[in-house]
Amino acid sequence: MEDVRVRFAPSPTGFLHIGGARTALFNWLYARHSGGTFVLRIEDTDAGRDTQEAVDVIFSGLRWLGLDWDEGPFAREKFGPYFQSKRGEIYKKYLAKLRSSGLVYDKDGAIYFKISGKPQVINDLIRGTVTRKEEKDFVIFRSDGSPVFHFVNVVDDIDMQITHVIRGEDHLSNTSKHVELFKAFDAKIPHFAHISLILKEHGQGKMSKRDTGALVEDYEKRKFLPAALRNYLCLLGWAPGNDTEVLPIEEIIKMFELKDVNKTNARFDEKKLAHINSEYLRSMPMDEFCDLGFRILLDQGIITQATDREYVFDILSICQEKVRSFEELTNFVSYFFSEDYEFDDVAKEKLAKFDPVKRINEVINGIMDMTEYYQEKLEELIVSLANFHHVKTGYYIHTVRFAISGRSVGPSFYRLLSVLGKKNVLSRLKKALNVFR
RNA sequence: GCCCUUAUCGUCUAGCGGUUAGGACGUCGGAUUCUCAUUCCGAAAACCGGGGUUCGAUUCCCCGUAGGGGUGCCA
Repeated sequence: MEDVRVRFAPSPTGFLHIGGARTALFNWLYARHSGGTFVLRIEDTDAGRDTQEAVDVIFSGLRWLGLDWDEGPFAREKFGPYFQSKRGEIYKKYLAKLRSSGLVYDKDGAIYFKISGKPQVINDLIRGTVTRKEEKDFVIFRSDGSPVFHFVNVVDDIDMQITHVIRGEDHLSNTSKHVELFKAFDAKIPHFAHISLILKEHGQGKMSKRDTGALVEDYEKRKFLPAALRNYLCLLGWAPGNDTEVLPIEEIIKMFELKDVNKTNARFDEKKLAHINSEYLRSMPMDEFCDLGFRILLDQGIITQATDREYVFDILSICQEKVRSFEELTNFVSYFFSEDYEFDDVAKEKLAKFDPVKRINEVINGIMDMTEYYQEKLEELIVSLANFHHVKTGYYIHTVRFAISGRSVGPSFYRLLSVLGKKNVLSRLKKALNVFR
């Protein structure tokens, strides 16, 4: 069996689109599944808009998603260079071949390829047999001398010995052009696999750069877990077939087959992504969660290098089971690091019936009398207060939570008190008394 | 317009001639919990329409319809 060689060949437009990321992912999955080679090639033939930053966006997006390439920039360079802008000599050589076969001609300064006029059969691993006939000759070199996508794409696939062309369905119609070129070069035609497109979540058409959430960098900025996004992307057009959805990439690699990829377009569903992301977050080892969380809080300026690391880790460790995304982490823990937290009016209203001033004073006295301050003792205190005054523990819990955090939701109550510390809790409780006056 | 292509709950999907059409997200109930989040039960929710083929079509074929893509000296 031939060695599988696939490639991701993005054009550096300044963005890594979510659809492009999925194309890269499916190439990568297939390469890893088959033990083949994943090549990264940069199609920067449109000199006007290609920049170094635009190329970097592609590299960083792929790296963030964990899609490592075996061949290409920063990797093995067996058939390099991997930037089309640097492959001019190769294209000239291939053009000469077509010239000598009499398959090209010049017109208006551009170079045209002569089509055969015959229908081309495309054997697509996902879509089956597709037949299409080209109607007119097409340009392969512009009048400014630069080569056109269809030409360089095919030349490079031949030159880099690509065996499987896995790309978006938007290229399906173009494929008849490409097959004509492969034949003109008397080259072996690779297997094709055209993946359906990702449609925008709301409205018509495929997702475009302008749509919110269309760019990989958006998810990185919003602190999604790359493994979660990757898992979600796998599920757009492919399914394990056993009713599991959240599963390690190694499992997906084992199961991934091109023939199982769906033919229908998929609509992006951020809610489902959020769900998968939260599952990854919850099942993450706690030290890893704390580590990542620490860095995010640092990034956001919520803490500084001077902040007690152990305190931060204590906070994060009691929040892991509650927080649904790193995006909301900052807001979720901000009051731990500031005495100036806001008091939520709605939450305050609801506490009125608990006689909050009385409850707070009782707890203050109770805590001041404590010789040892830790979770179990705190629980004993609250339970005994509740019993003594014949009210539910909730009277104290809700009131105190609000007093020390300004809100009605947060981590498990006794853990919260314990992490915040005796001194801090007491001063917050005293301050909160004013809120109810 | 022409060409290519697709069609199962709102969304992602399983199904590959005979099923009570399964799962997940979301939604709505209920239970558990100190709040929230989990977790656990439960509910509503789909085979685009019309013709064939067949004993029997969600499944195969044809025609519509709707969606997507292409139709550049963009990629």
